[in-house]
Amino acid sequence: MEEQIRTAVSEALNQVGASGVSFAVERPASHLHGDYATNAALAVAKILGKKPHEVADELARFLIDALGKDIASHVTVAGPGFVNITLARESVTLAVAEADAKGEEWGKNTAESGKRVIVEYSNPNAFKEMHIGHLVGTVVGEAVSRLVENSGAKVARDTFGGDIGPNVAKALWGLRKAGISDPATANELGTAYTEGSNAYETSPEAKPPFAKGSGGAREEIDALNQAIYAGDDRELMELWRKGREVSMEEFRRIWKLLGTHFDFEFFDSDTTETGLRVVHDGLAKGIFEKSDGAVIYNGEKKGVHTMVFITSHDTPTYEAKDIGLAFLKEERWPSDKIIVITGNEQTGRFKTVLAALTDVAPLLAAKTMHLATGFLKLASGKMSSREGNVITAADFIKEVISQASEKNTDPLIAEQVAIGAIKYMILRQAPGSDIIFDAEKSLSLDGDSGPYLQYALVRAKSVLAQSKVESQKSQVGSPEEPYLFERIILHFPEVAARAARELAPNLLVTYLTELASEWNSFYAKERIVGGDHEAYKLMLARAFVNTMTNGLTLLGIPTPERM
RNA sequence: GCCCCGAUGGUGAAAUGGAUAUCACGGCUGACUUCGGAUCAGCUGUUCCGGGUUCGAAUCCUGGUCGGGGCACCA
Repeated sequence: MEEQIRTAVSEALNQVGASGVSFAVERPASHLHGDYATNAALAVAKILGKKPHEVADELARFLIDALGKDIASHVTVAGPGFVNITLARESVTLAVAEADAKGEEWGKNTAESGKRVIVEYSNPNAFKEMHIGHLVGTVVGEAVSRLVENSGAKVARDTFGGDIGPNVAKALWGLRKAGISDPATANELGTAYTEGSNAYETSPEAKPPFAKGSGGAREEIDALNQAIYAGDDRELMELWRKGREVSMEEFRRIWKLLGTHFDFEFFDSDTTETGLRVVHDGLAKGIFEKSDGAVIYNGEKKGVHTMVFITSHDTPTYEAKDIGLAFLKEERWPSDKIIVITGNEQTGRFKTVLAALTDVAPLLAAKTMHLATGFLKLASGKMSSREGNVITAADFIKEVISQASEKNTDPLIAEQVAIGAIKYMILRQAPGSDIIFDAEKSLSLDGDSGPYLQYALVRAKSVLAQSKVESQKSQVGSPEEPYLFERIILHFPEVAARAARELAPNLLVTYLTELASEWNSFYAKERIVGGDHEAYKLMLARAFVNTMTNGLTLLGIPTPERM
């Protein structure tokens, strides 16, 4: 529909002698202004040297002819020179009928058809627990992946976790200290990591002037770190391998709970070799520099931070591993676009890596884009973070499920509602800004929330089930004026396409919330089964169910059958 | 010190340079108890401050103020 109007406006612009000017076709701020609006007259008025209103009047006349009475019931000029288009009853009916008929296909578009896109997100580190920060990335990553798929692209999901480096050495040190050779739970690993980390902090500096004999935990851990890179100590490597698998099992459990999965699970250890090689090559070409024995990328000239890529001990930092990862991805799954989703605290670091990658492999860098997510902060309440105590993703989800259980005795539905509540709170706002998860309000499952959308859907489904029992189907035809929510439904494909294009799931969330609200308003005022225009209203209910189901599914929010 | 990001009702957020700045929570008032009340209707505003660009600025530029994050051998 939008496409049709865009074409018509474009032709109208040709008629007034201003072809090829960019303009917008959008949903007006208020539905009272119509179903579509264009600022084309404002955009070209200056070029033509005319007043916006004059141009708008001309455009409006052309549009009325081009679209015809069947599509646009009226075209008006308003405000500073907007051309507003109100769709005809038949046109709205046609669009809603399409929403009904297309089922699962309703809302798909072809903007990225034939493209291959690889999306990286979640990125938890082995030997550590997944915390609520990873939760945000995981939820956003899955939604973005689905949106891009909805635009016709073939998507691969990958996650990149640290399984090597000082943090791992700390965990292994802790395990050995506790005498654990066969770790079985993620909790054991977490405790071991905390032990190791504390021991590292409190132990004396590596080379204190008065150190005699006992090197302390710090030296032991540093030695372990080197040993893992070397990989010669068979017993150590066995413990490392086992620990990593325990971590991954736990991650997979949480990913499944959140409705996501990965086609590729990459590890630091997979990328060190390539990372080292590429950076060394780059050093020879003058892309990287030596400084105090380390290999650095000097970001000054590009206005990014200078960072170390290879330490003076010749071990790669995260930055070098990221370079290696870029090559690894390309080798394993060649793509047209690479999307990397991380917390916004990594934005600066990512800029340096991308700048370096641009010098090393320009084509690879050119198709890479970074999406930053915000922090998830918990508002006051029993789940607020205590001093130095990070909340794990698993505990958080468990707590929300337990609260959802108060209203839902069925554990499966409690889980669907809880996951919906969490995802909604994360996705409702633009990625990048911090998220306040208020334990009190959000979990009350009320108002502006995932469960509100789920509930609207459940009630609509219930109406349809009811209609099968006692439908009279005596009333035919449709009311003269379309209901407001009908006019919202027809914008669904455009919203989904834009959300994918801008990597902004929040646009879809806002849209669905508005749709649910209008549906509830309709539901409260109008009788469907046994009311006027019953057959038409049932068709509307099916169109609503399809739109809400497909919309929630695109966000990765579960759609319960009952609540 | 340098760099990046942000600032919108009491609270949390929306808004491609466009129209009377949208939505929810909380609070207050009311409806209805049905095709599922996890519902609906109504009320509740100096877009941080100053200057600029523009027919038009929450949005762009500029100077402040406040907050968050990042700044080489950690990830």
